[in-house]
Amino acid sequence: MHDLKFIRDDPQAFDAALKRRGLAPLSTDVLARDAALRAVLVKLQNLQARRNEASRQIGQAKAKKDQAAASALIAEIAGLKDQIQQGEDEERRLQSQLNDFLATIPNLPAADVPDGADETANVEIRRWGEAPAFGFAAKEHFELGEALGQMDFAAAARMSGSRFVILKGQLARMERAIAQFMLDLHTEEFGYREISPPLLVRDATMFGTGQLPKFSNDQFFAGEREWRRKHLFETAEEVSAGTPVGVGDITDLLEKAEKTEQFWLIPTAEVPLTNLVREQILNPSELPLRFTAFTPCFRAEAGAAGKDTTGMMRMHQFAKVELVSITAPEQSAAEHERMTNCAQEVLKRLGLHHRVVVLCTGDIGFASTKTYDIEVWLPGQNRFREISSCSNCGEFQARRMNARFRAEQGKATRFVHTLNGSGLAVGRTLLAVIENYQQKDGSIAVPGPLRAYMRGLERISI
RNA sequence: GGAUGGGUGGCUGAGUGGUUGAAAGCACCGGUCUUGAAAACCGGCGGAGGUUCACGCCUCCCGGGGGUUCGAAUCCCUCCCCAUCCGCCA
Repeated sequence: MHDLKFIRDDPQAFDAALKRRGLAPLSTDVLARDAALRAVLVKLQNLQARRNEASRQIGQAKAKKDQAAASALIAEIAGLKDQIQQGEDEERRLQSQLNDFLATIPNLPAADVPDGADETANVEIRRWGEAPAFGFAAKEHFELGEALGQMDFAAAARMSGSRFVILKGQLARMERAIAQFMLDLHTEEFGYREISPPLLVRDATMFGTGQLPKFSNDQFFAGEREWRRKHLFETAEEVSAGTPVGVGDITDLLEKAEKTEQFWLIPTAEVPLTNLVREQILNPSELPLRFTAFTPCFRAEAGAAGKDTTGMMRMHQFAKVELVSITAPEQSAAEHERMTNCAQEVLKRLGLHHRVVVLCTGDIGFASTKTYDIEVWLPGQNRFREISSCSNCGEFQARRMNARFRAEQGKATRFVHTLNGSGLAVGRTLLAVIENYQQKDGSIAVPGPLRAYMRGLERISI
């Protein structure tokens, strides 16, 4: 959510930043709505002031038993009532329209983000390690996993459809080991606090981090609503065959069902972790706050038809260890670098060749001011693929969540800055380990750091 | 699923129609006192917005929305949220 004052003060800067994202200028539209709202406000407030004053005088007149004066004032106010009502309606309408409009405008890119239209303009800023050299043709992870009998897409499709996978035996264990390894690293060496959060959240929570209102199609939805609606229709059919009930009764039931509890499935633990500070006023001494969580993530992958259709690159459900930092504004840029290094350290310890890329203005996410992607080398695909994305959201999410801190006692509150990053995507890390540690015979060597989490197992084989 | 009780400023918590934006306490800021600190005492201290060169003035905010009224934190309707008890349950 944007600061209206900023747009008012410097509409050119606002439009210029939007343009870097490839968007048309919006300040004229925003400011026109703002001006219309304020015009109504001034008119309304004058009417309200007069009404309030007259009401006070009525109270005084009645106290003095001056009935004539009171009646005259009441008559005057009667004429204002309609105008005030109209003004209030108009204000509400304009205000909510303005808010809705602002809620769909993405964050502005930081000054040091490279310009560009799409991912081809992203800039590699560092690279670590080397691609492994095999004396044989490298296979892709799903070929290896299926041959081992430990990765089953067919069975997953039978029960859940496409974009699901079932891991079995040692691969299932390795997924768990990877998550454990990451959590221990981030909590014990980097000072992140482990959190076990809800996976189902409310609308307001999803709005806070920016998934709503614009990206509801990318999300999964859970609730009693659909089930209950169906159930009620069936009940209605049964009832209509037998004992009659009033049509209104069914309507009432359906209306009630519409309002039953409903939740969104989190697309990333960024949502609950960042919302830990929603509606809070933090003490500056507790900043920065650093949270990590290992959770499943759920994504509809709408609009990804045809992309990464084979293998476990792009699933409806995947595991991820997430990192979130809450900082004072002055700290966020440095924290962003630190967070990216924390994520990168996982790959270093696992000995996985990778590079860090800064996303261009056309490729950064809705809430982000600046994003680093970490891309891991996949020998089977012979290319780098994203395994982590670390973003500094500035105060964009904090405004939506109303997350503040009091910089100095007795002074006004300020919005915190929020950052999030994958530390890392567990499914893709597993995939990367499989491809990078594959052996000629189709077995998988277990990287050193993971062995402790797998009871010393050194190799995964049939 | 059933039954109650609640949602008031940074926190606790009064307040059932007329200078109540809101008592009191805590916290915080300034001052007095003190060698210093603490204690005590005195004073200050919510947010959002509009308007003004400025001092200031005005409006809105007691979970959200709507309504009654000249006037609502206070009455009515509705929605949301929280807590407790019972039932069910990993």
